[in-house]
Amino acid sequence: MTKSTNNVSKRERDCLILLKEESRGDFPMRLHEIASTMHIKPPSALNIIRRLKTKGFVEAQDGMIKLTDLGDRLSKSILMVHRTFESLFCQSGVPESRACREAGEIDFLINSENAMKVLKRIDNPASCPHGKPIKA
Amino acid sequence: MTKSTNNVSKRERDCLILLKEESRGDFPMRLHEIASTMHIKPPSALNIIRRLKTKGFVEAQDGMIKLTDLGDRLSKSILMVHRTFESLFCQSGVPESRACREAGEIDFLINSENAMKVLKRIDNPASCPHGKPIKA
DNA sequence: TCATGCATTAGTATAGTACTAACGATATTA
DNA sequence: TAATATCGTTAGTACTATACTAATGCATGA
Repeated sequence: MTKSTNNVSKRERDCLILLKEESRGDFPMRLHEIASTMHIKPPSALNIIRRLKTKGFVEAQDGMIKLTDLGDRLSKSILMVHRTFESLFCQSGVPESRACREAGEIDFLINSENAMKVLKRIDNPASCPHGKPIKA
Repeated sequence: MTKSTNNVSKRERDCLILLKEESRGDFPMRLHEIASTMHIKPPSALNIIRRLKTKGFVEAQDGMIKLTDLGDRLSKSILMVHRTFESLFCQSGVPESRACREAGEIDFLINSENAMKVLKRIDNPASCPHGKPIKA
């Protein structure tokens, strides 16, 4: 499939971002929750989790699935790229929801240093169209 | 692998672009040429060609491999997106060769209408950093 | 005619994605 | 307490994309 420097596939990316955005400190996500949010069955989700564990981005204890420090850093980086390109698309006149979808297709493929340069080029917005901060 | 609206994978994209850029009217490419340019063995290249044929982007006669009209249109569209993002990266300060590589990772994933909007946003350059026209 | 080169087929392998069926453990609840 | 439900997990299947080697078949030029 398609990989980046960070070596994550599209669905691994989806899962990482889900864990980053949906986990609330004391309430790490559980497998069934991940599966249903990703619209796949638990064994499929487990397969993705397994790969993310192997790569060191995720750890699981007692059914609680959470990001490692490495996974947290990668998620932040992907989100920064995502919000940068989402902002670019929105500034260009692409409707917000399409901009988000489009950004999600490429955010895990683009080098974060290059994205930072693009961010500057598009006038350094502080937050994405949803209002989330671009630079963590 | 990763697919777009146009349903081509990364290597299918590479092959399409190669055919678009290297074919010279009377000299369509041959399998061995495609394979060696893509740094793969002929059977691997043939496999990609087979998929592109199935999808209607490529046709072969007497060992001559060329784009169909549909394939030509798709290649043009991908190149437009490529050059748009390449220009964006260059304008942002990313070195040309990196800009090209980065653009190549995403050009087949991005909707061309959205890319046209981005092109306008980045001041409508007529040509990419290599001097090739962006709008065919 | 024979060797070379090229296209093609067959078979293997790996990664990613997703499914069903089945099993084991735990927890709820009737 | 016993039955049921829920959840995680394993095993097995399948399909796409990617790339390989080995072998076969065809055509052309020496």
